[in-house]
Amino acid sequence: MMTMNSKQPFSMHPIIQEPKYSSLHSNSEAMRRVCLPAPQLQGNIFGGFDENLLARAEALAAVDIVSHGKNHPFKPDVTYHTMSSVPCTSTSSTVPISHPSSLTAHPHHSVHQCLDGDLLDHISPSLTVSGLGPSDHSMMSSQLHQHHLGAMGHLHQAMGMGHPHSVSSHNGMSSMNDVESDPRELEAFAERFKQRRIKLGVTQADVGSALANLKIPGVGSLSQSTICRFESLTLSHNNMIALKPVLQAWLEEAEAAYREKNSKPELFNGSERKRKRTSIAAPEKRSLEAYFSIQPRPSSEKIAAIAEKLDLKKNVVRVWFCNQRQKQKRMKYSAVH
DNA sequence: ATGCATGAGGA
DNA sequence: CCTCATGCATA
Repeated sequence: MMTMNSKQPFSMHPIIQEPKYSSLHSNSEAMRRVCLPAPQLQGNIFGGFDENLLARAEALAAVDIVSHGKNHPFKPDVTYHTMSSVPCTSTSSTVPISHPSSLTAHPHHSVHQCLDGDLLDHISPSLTVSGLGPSDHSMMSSQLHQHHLGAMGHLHQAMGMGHPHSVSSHNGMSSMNDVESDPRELEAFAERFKQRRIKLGVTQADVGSALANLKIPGVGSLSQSTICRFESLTLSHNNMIALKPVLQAWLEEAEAAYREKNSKPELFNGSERKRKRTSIAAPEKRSLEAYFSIQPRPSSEKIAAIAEKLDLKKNVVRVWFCNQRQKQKRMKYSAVH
């Protein structure tokens, strides 16, 4: 044992990601892409444009700061995670940016503070552009088939699952399954779920831990956070679909048990690890947002530069961008309405 | 309810 | 390094 603290949950069905419909059907994947900022210019000619954008981003953030006249107290983070863990303690002091492997990198760099220049320098487009193509370009096509553990996918795992497109001729068992993923239906279910859960007098955390009692292969407990997000639809479409059957199963059992006034109190361990959460100050957050609006996926170098400029750890900045991208993809607002 | 973080899995 | 599903800590 040792790292058993957090169980290893499951994932969801691979089948739910069908490339068939790409826009009409609230295929969130496709939708998101449309929301991404326009692929900016084609390159050199407008190189200055980038510069302006970034400058504006900073200006925006800066203006805010000055106007308030005192929003730059001290180091915002510093409180990084505790000790025991260890992994990313590359910290700071000297040896800041450690360009991973691309030493060829920048021609004229000085990642120190001329971040303005540096940033723009790398922000070159290189996006395929292709004008107004269909919404799903190439940028993230690869992730369409990411997970495939399908632990809880016992519902469908029987099928040979050769490839997504092998269905069409004579499947005979797919239509009856649950692939009823209308965002509408999900929304309704989430709502119902919440109501009934409350009626049962069960908290989100209770539901989470109770899931383990269902003994569904591959399904363990979930956190209050996840249950909450499910109810508020702040999960990705796929995630929602994966969780629905499980929560539905729980709800049914819970109500059945409720009727027979039986209770199944089952708790599980309580961990005691302390993890410190970095708190990014408002001014810094504003800057990050400004950068994000211009370039949601900054290169490692840019991240380093931004990090230094805002006096945040590089990893913090990187994670912030990841989380920001993820938020952008959450169901509630990216799905068609 | 949400912000920042971790880890698995995939290029 | 990224995306994604999740979770701890916290506002």
